[in-house]
Amino acid sequence: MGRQRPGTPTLEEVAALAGVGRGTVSRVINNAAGVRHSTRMAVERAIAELGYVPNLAARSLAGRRADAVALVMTEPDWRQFGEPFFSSVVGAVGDALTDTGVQLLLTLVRTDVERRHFVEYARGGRVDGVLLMSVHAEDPLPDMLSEAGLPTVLLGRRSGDEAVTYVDADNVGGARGAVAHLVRTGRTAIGTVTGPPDMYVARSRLRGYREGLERAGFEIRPSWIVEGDFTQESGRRATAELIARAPEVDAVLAASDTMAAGALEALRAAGRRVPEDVAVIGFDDFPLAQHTRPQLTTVRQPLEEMGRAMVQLLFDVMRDSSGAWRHVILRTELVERAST
Amino acid sequence: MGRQRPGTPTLEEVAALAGVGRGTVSRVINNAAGVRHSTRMAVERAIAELGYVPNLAARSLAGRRADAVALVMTEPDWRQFGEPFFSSVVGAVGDALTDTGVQLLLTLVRTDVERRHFVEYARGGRVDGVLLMSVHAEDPLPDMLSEAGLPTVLLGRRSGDEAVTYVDADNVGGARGAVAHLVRTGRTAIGTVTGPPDMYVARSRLRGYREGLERAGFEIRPSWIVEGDFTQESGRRATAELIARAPEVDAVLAASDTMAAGALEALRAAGRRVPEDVAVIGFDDFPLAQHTRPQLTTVRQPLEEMGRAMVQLLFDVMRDSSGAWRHVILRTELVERAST
DNA sequence: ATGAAAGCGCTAACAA
DNA sequence: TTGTTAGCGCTTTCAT
Repeated sequence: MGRQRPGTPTLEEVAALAGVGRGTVSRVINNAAGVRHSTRMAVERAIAELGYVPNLAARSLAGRRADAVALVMTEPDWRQFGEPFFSSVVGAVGDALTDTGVQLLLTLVRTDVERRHFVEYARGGRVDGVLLMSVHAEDPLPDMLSEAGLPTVLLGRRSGDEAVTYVDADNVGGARGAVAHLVRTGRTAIGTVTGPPDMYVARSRLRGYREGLERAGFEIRPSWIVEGDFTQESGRRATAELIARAPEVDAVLAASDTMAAGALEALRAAGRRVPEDVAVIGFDDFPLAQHTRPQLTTVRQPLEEMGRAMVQLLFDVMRDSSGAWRHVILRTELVERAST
Repeated sequence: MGRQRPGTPTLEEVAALAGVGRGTVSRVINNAAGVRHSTRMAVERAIAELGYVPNLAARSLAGRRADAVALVMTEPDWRQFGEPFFSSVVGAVGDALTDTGVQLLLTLVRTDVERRHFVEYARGGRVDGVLLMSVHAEDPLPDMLSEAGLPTVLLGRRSGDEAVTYVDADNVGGARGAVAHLVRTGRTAIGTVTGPPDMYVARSRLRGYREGLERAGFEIRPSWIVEGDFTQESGRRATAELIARAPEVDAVLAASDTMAAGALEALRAAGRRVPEDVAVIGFDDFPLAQHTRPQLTTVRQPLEEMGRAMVQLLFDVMRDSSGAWRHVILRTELVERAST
């Protein structure tokens, strides 16, 4: 495999050329205080002349830090790379890191082999911490990293009592707010099509739906709740069943914007008009939908802030190392469009 | 910043526990030959007992290798690239790397600051080589890396005499084949809407268009060539101008699938039917379009193979180090659909 | 087949 | 303010 080209100047050669000790050169390249200006200039001249670049392996070994963090994408996620959900988070993480001198590394973890490789890489000290995007409940990676003592931050929790540090959106509040908005605009028969019950995010949104109804003094009718799995097709099917069961429904809260798109299909196929007959609200997990379905009212997640928060938390965890878990729940925002 | 947690067992401790020398442990973890089976077992037991994981910084420092390669995305790409383009290449690169023990690191390079950071990272020896996705002609990154002596492979060349190693698709041949196909299916007045002339890929496709006509014994009419810039809007505008100038045109070769989509709009707006009146062919740089525009005939680039080829070339360059530039041009394939 | 020893290039603690 | 020194944990000869 490729070795680092030889003949690369070392700190020692810089020191020799500048006529100073190695420690001084180290101070200069690390912007440490306590170096006379003239000395610093001399060292910098030598660095420029030699084209010196610090050997990061040596720095890591001596300094016990990598100055890099990994953002891991697991299989289901990374296909979405082109989507704004992804790029918003990645971009925000990149922005938050740009001034810190910490390199952001995105890595793909699709198989068990890759999972093992990555854990070795991380445990081997090549990164100081790990950010995980939308991990699935069964994914052992968070626990592997956690057990290895690596600072780790999840985007989205996997369960209610997640034993790691995470950033999440207030899905309960978002759903509650959506229901409140529907009530406020005169809807009285609000149904919902949900995500898979084994996913916390889906349960949270369903809970928000219930709480929203309760707060409005409405009764919760089991027949107005139909289960889906976050896909468009399931949204279509569930909504079709919902209006077959309960034709009186005049609003549908979908557990994702993808399902909301399916709901629109089902409603139109059934001859209902949106929003005149039935209002529809989704969640913009994947804001790409805003391009293809700009008319969809959604509960918006503040992805940029979530990215920033992840970096902040990661740094806190790295610094603290007491092992305490931190959680940040960010507020969502209702973006109203033509579907309500 | 976060330091590597202390108390991590070292190779030395493994050696002590196993009752062997450090060299032997090193041989075992590197699968080197020349270790008695019983010894190997003893060492492996000690490794398991201690939960030993090699320190990669130390390994890099001593071994002068990183066992990692970077795949760089520059700003204009990573936001706009539809997912299959991206994920095909990334997936193929990941697949090609998975058995090699080389870690794939995706990095974002959006600004000059990030460019500099990344070059320091790479020059610092944290990666053995760099893969660049669709770099723009003005991007100084390839030359920076090249000058630094880092093995580098580009996806898509920036000019005809690209002085780096790259993998590209046969755009000339693809366009030529598309014209041949149109001729074969009875089209006699074939126009084209092109990409920006300062992009090599656009010029290549235009050249293929000309060559295709020449081979078919057709005349090249300048008025049948209208310039665009790869966007859908430019495809619409250029096509509108094309059929205004030359109503007799019965086929349009678009320089990208995005432009082809614009061409479809323009043709329909002008009351032409596709493909009865006018045939349309694009290039699927962004196969996402296959989802939104499944009816579009395209010149398909073999993205998976291109990803694999990039890895192969990178390894060749790393191994060789004579500095010779290698080029691989992959064949394209015409995928016929309802637009021709 | 295996152990011992010499670095790899840097940081950080300690002297001066 | 600056030089010196002792490692950081591993790979890789070189002996044995």
